[in-house]
Amino acid sequence: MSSPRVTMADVARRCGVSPMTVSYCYNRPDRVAPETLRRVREVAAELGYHGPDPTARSLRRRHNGALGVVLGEHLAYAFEDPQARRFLAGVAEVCRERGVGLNLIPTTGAEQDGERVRSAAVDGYIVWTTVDTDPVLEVVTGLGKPVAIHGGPAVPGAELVTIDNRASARDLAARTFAGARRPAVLSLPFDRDREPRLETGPVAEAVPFPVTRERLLGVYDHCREAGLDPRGLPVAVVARNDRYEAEAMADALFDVRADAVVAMSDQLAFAVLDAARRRGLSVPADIAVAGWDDDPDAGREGLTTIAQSLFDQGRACALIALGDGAPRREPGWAATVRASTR
Amino acid sequence: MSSPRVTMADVARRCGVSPMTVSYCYNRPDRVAPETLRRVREVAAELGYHGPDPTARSLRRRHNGALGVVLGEHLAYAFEDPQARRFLAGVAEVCRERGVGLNLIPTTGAEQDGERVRSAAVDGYIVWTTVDTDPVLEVVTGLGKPVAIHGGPAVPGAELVTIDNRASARDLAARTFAGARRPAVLSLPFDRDREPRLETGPVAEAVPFPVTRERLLGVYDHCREAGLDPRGLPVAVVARNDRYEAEAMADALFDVRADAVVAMSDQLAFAVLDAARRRGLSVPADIAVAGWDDDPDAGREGLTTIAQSLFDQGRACALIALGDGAPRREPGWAATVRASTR
DNA sequence: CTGAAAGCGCTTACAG
DNA sequence: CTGAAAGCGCTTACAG
Repeated sequence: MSSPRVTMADVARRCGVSPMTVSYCYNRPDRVAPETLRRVREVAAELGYHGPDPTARSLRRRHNGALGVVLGEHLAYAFEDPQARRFLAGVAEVCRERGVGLNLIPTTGAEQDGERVRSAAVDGYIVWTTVDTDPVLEVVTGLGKPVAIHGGPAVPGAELVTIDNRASARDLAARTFAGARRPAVLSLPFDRDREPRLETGPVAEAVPFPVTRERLLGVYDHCREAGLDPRGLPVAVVARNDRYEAEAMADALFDVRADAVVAMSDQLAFAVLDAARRRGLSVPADIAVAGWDDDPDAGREGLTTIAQSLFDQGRACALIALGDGAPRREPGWAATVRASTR
Repeated sequence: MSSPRVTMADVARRCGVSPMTVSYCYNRPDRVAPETLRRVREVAAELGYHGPDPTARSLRRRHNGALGVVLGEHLAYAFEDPQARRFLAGVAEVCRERGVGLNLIPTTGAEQDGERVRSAAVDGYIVWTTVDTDPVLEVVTGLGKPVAIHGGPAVPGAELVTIDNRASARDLAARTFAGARRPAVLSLPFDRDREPRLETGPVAEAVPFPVTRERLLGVYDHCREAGLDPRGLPVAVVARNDRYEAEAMADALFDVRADAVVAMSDQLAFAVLDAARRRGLSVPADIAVAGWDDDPDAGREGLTTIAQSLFDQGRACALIALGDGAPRREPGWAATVRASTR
């Protein structure tokens, strides 16, 4: 299977030309005499030379033609999450357009995360889903390569791509809590521990996942404006953004008699709808619910939700990580109002 | 953001040691005097040196510490498909264990596919979902690097990882078609065109996607044994392995009065169940149906299915692509019989 | 249209 | 415990 490596020099020697002429045959075929080109290609095929070694080329050219996506979770999780998939699809589209590779770098808070990030042969990084204190952030921003961070946190040396989660949460809470007596939140994980639990008015500022934190802050903003004390707000926290896994925490909210739930994603909102269905409750009369992302299923389920394009945000992150210096503006969001809120 | 690059030589000079001593500090810290190690680290931090350049290291060591996954479809599709996700999760697990990177290389039959595969800085390849005639197969097997192909085709220079799709299809058809008067197949795509259509007894040997072909052959095997003429068998072909997109083709089978459907994946089987539900038909009395993969939802839906572990197959492919020479045996499958067949 | 030369940044087996 | 030297395979601006 692995034959002795054939190099450009071998081809050159056999052709009686210099290595650089062979190099030109691959990189600037237009600058080479047609006959030379033909001979070189012929000899290359004969010798089993498959073109310039990508690593040597990268070293010489000082760029890798690849982009690294740092995933703040197990790869399997990233693939399970519908929004992560949309985001990654957007990244991949840009990679295709620009002919660059896509390197996945899952991290889990382990010791070697930094080393794995550092030693990836990439020209720029995208960071998806991380916590404020992630040591990987310092590593990735210290490499002298462009970095895009999705969702947060904002750190020096990286460009942030995110909607205004706080403002969208405030908007959504206003719609969802209208006419409710017992509002509640079904929250994405607070931190990497991913411990499912039911809290009451947790301190939002202390939540390490930026997206979760901002959305919680936005909900609290609304509460204060509406004269509700956030300190009494039931907040159920799930371990994962998964419709079925979230059922237990949705149940927990029904157990405390919630009649309006801001869920931090459509998946979590679906879990609330599922739980309501099982209990024979009607939506939104008995329970109002809303989510984020306007998932394809949200239409089918009649779910009110904050629409945003994770795909476009993936594209934006990829362009940043590729060093595209175009001026950018904050991604937009809009409430899509359906039948799940009053 | 991008400071002038600091090299190992810079650190060495500033420390008054040779570059190789600095190299040893990163690669064999145990062989360096503690005081030297401390100084080198101090100076490195001071200068903003972040450790050996990965590309230069790869060139010198002659391996990349990364593995390429060639996807025979758009990246977004790969992420949408539950089985692709399981497979990739298995690949990723091995990558984590071995500390190697994971390179995604989507291909779509375009001209530049070969070049993109060839120029990936990886030590081995995994090929997921391709057709017999894919030119990428020749490229990837000619590189002198280990190659694992999932599903098929079997080609020289690559190791094949797949269940015996034909045998499993024969088994499943026997279970599903028992007692039926109008058996039918809901098929995965035949080729990259991914044209949805309804055929009657198509020539199985001519189907370019190996998995589809083998499963169709297996169904035909059963038909012949049961005295059914495969040439009369309705075979609806979907464009994508997607539950909702497949509804139209599921409907097409109901329109030709099918009362037993071998669906080539659980997703497609779910589409049949959905269609039956919409028509108020009962399963399996009015329509028997079965699929492949034993998706987590298959239990919920009471679906008879061929169970196989795509996760383990992902692991196996990764080990092959990493050059692990352990002897391998064909992955196993087993029919999980539930209420959807008679 | 083609070549001589320098160098991308590192690692390794060996000697001391 | 540390260093001199060779070399991984290629590309580039320049000269001819």
